[in-house]
Amino acid sequence: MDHKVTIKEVAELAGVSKSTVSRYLNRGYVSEEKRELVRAAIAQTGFKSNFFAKRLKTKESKLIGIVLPRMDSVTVGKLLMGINRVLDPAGYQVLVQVSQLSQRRELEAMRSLQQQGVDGIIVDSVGITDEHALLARELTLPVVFTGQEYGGLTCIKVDDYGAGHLMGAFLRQMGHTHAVFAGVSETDKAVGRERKQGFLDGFGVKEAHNLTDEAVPVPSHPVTTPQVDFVETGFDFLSAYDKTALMWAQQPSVIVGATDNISLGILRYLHERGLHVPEDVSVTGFGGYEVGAVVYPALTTVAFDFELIGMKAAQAVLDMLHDEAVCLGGPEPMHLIQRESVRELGKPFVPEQSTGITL
Amino acid sequence: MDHKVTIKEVAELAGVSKSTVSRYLNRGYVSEEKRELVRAAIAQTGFKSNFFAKRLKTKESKLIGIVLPRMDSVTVGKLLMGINRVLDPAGYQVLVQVSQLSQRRELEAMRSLQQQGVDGIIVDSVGITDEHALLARELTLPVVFTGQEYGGLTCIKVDDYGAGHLMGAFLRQMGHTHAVFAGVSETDKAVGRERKQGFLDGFGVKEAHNLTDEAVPVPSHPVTTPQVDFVETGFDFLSAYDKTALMWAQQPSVIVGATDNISLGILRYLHERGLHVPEDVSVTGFGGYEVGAVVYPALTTVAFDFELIGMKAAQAVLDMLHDEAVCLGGPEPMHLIQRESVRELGKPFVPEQSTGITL
DNA sequence: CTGTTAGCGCATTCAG
DNA sequence: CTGAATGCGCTAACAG
Repeated sequence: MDHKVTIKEVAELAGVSKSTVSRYLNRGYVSEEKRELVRAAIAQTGFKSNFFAKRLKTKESKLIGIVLPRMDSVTVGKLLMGINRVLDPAGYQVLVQVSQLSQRRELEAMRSLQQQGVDGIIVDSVGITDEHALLARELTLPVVFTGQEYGGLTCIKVDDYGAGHLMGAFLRQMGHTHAVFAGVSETDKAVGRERKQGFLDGFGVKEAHNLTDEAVPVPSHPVTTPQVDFVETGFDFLSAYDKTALMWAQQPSVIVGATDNISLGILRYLHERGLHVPEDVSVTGFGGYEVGAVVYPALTTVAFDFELIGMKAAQAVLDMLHDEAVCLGGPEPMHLIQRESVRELGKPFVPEQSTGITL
Repeated sequence: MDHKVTIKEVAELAGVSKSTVSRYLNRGYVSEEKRELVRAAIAQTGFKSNFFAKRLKTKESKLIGIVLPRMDSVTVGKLLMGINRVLDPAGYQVLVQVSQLSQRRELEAMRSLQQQGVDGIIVDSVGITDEHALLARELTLPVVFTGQEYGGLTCIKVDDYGAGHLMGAFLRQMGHTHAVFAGVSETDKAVGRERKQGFLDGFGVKEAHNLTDEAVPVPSHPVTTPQVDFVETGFDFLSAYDKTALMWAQQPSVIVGATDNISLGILRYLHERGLHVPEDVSVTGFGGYEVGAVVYPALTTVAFDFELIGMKAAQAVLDMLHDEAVCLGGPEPMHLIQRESVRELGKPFVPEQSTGITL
């Protein structure tokens, strides 16, 4: 009955040899008439070529391994979407492994993937170490990193520094001089350091004042030269929420969350305290998550196009596979979305008429 | 120089036969001394068994195909998370295909996956048709569906009817008698029909009044017997937002969004109109997305544990693979989260003190 | 316990 | 253009 039809049976049924069928399956060299016979036999038997036998011969798996820090995140989803978008038309499948935000597991996943016979690997890393670099070379496979950067490796990621800079410059232009940057640990090079440093530079400030939970003298007079205070939080909105009191105590004119999630936690805290955004204080984020458009006030943010990043990363592996030069550059996957959470200083505040949803 | 070491070379280096090495790799039957020799040889050569050759022999791919409607969704992410959580320890890998919410592509994906040699398939379907059922049988592979249900197939999904019922009964208990149900198209059996029907039954109402954009007579006197009006929206918050005027025109005491996203769109609209939730009207959702906890008011919702669903679905394929009975049942992946967006009627309204974030 | 012997299903020389 | 022959790297009987 469903006895797994092979190329041999198709050949017999068509009255040709196995090789002819094989040729039919790949690029031609089959006469018109035989071609027709084979097609009929295949249609009749419902033959599907055996994936593993084929791979065993050709040494090509048409499989690309992907290492992801987690799955329940929209940004990761968009990334995967983009990856699929270029891999699928190219006839490649995706083998997914989750590192659970662990650098060690990233390494394990890469090894495991290689053993599964993938043709290339894309790693959305939480932090690239020397070990990563070593392994990437050891694997003798195209490996593309994203999320983080590391010298000498192929890395496709958003421009965290540029994003920070963009936001910093924008806020200065809006008349802000005193910001609190709610960032994450510096162990995260991309978000914790580059994004923050970009912001500082864009805001025109040499360095940030680190704030801890200990009592910090609140400035008794308005800040004149640009100033940025730094408060460290986690990536989740709960930890941001918990630190907002500290941020607010500095009386900044704007609070800059290093991610939209952080900003959402901050917004929630301020709302609970009866503080109004952006009248009492402005708030901005990074990421461009869709929910930023429906909360009130809608969040002003630097949006990243992770789908584009995914596409670029996938294209990069493909290029490496075909020994072509990887082309970095191309359209910038990042732009500022001005919504309602930032007030322009130095003008009387006019409450904007909410104008619907700005995605 | 990475000349792809095979089992044969390991054998030669260890001074044993290929089969001994093979046995070493699989279930034992190797003497202590030879075992040691083989291990040394493997360590020295850095041998990795060839995935495809192995699969070609054993007819087991240790691969499970997953068909997902989309990737950039947290619920889908959680599902995958759960799937991975049981598949990984069992030594299975995941091959992902995206259907882009198209039923036709779901079928294609299933076929493609089978051809890739997967051992089983999990389909997160947007709508199971007769064709799905046929194909599932044709494949002669364990196939588990989720997201939707269909008689005669193995389906693991949340109890949409039960969730609706839970919410309906809860709202009645809170004194509500006039609800607007903001649901999706009935072509979605699970969310569009079951969830809605559950709600109607829980609310104690025979059927809903369908509302269209045409002028609808607004009730001139308070509703006494329980009543539910129905407004159809899409799954995105923008379409929900656009329909909220219509909903509000009915003067319900509560608006029930069929998903949290829908509710978020509604919340935004109401806020823009200066309407207060839950003073002026209550709002609820379904899903339990994390953002529901940070918006204000925080959203009362029926939360689904999609990770658990994923785990159950994966366990089901595994069970089918081992010819064991699939156990449905187990812990209920669903519960009501009471937050701030529902007012108890018949009591004077006391604005709740916001008590932080309730995840 | 171990080596020998056969393929798994396919792509690819190589003669014809 | 086509068929016969040869492995890809590994596992699974089968006799030792």
